[in-house]
This record gives sequence, structure tokens and C-alpha cells, in this order.
Amino acid sequence: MFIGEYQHILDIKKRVAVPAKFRTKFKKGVVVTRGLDGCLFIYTQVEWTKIAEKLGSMPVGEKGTRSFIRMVLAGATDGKLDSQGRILIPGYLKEYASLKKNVTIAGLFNRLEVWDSEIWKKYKKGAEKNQDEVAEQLGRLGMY
Amino acid sequence: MFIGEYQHILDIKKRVAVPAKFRTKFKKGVVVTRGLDGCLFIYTQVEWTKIAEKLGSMPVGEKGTRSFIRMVLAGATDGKLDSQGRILIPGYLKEYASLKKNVTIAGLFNRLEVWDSEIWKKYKKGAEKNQDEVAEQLGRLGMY
DNA sequence: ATATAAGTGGTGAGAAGTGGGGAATTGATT
DNA sequence: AATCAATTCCCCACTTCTCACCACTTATAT
Repeated sequence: MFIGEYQHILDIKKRVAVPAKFRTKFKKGVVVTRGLDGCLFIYTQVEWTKIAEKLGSMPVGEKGTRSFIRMVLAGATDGKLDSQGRILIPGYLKEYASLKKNVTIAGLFNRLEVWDSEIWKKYKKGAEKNQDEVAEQLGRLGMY
Repeated sequence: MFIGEYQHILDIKKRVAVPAKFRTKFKKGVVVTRGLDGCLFIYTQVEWTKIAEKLGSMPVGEKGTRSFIRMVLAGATDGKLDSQGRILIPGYLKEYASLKKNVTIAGLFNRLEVWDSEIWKKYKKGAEKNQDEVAEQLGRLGMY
């Protein structure tokens, strides 16, 4: 499963390297799409199939949910890693996530997330302020 | 289980030795992640698997939960001990815990904690001041 | 005091990350 | 349909970093 935080570069041709230790999981293909909180989600082809099914069969209750699901499904592009283990980010996704040169790749269990490094830094700062809440949740997990 | 307090050094290559008596527990792998109060948590692979499963099954609808999961999962790295029984600390975790050269490793039942030695010293001082309060809490728990 | 284990430091080969040239493909315009 | 521009893809090349291993020092135990 995916964990960890990695610094990479989005080069001038809009390519990002997938951390080497995860590349084997993408042999069957990779799917990139719009994510939550202004990042991109990267799924393995296998995981994506499951996710897409789940999203497609969700009760279309709330307006916001509906439009988000559309964004995710419509925003998806599939491809393969190049011989150097990189993926190509389409222009509209680069724009969606405000990606500049430096990006942070985060491992989130069944997916990777791509963040602009500056935005990620701010996001972390925000999250660290809620330590009490974090402690509470850790307690519930039996971690603390 | 883990107990005790140990002084070690984070060398220039960001490696720390795990106290020798605990090394056998990490044969299957070791996971380091962000902890509370500015320290790092070290779990055995076995312990971590339990935690990760719980994290994976948490609903991601709420913003707070999402950021909590991101901090724990993206903050984590897994690896193995090197032939000298050391673990490698990624830059972002070194920074998170403000680690300098001297670090303190503390055993806390199902995990180890890594502290910058200076911070640990201060933390202990603070904790000693609250002894009355601590005693009270222990009493409530029927431990004292 | 000697032997053994633990802790720390360093080096070098190989892997990973990044950049770039040029062919192939797409799709837009005339 | 033909041409051109732009993007994508497939290599190759260079640089940087990581990891496994070796070597030395310090601590512990008998």
C-alpha cells in the first residue's frame, strides 16, 4: 500500500516520476484524476475499476456530491508509465491542482496524491494546528 | 514490549540506531510516522498493519478526518533495519520533530518514540511539574 | 583484562531522478 | 486532402542520491 511523502519535479513536458518503490503496482496502467482539496489522485488501473464502479452506483442525493463525482469521472485519464517510470499530466489537471515545478507526492493507502509543494506545506501547517483532534482520533485507533 | 529511555545520535545521513534489545521485533519491517507533541512514532510492521487497516476503513467525507488520515499515512515511511540495526529518517520527519544530532528514544508499550534530546528534556521538566496532577490521574485509574 | 556486542562514521557501486532530442501522433486550419 | 503546429511518446545521457557493506570506536560483561 502507498504511504510516505516524496518531493519530485514536474518537468517542462509535464511529466512526474512515480516513486520507484511503487512502480511495479502500475504495470497494468495508471489513472490520474481530480482529487479532493485541490490535489490529484493517482490510482492503479485495478483500484480505479473498483472506485469508478462505486462512484457510478452512488445515490445521487446531494448536488455537491453529484458534481464532484462528475469532476472525478470526467477528469480521469489513463495511461502507462514511460520507461523512466514517469506519468504525463494533462494540461487541465496541472491547472486544476495549480501545479508549478515542485510537487509533493503523498501515499494515501490505495492511491497516491499529487500536490503543488507550496500548497501541501500550507495544508500541513493547517493540519498540525488541530493536534488535540488528532490525539483524540489516534486514541480511537488504539495508537495512543 | 518497549520500555525505557535511550540516548542515540542521528548521524549526518539521518540514521538512528534502534536499541539493540528491540531489534528482533522489527525483523518484519519498521514504520516511522508523525507522533504527538513533536515526536516520531516507531511501530513494528505488525502493529502498523493493524493501524493502517483501521485508517483505510475510515469515512473520508469530513475534512478533519481527511487531513488526519493524510498526516498519519503520508507522514509514514516503511523500511527495514540496516545491517547495523539502524533506521533511516526521511527529511520531512526529521524536520517535523526538529531533530538535531542528539535524540532520545523512549519505549511506550507498543511503540518507540523519537525525540530531539533537548525537547525531551524540557518536556520531562514540564511533566515533573504536573506530578500532582499525574498522581491524581493514576489514582483514578487505580494504578497508584 | 580480554572478548563480545553495540554504536557511529564513511565509502563506493548501483539505482533513481531529471533533462532533452527526435520520431510519431493528433488535431486544427486552410 | 495537405500542411503545420503542438503534443505525446520512446529513447538516451547526465547527475544525484540511496543503500549495502566495511571499519573503527565505545561500552558491557565475564
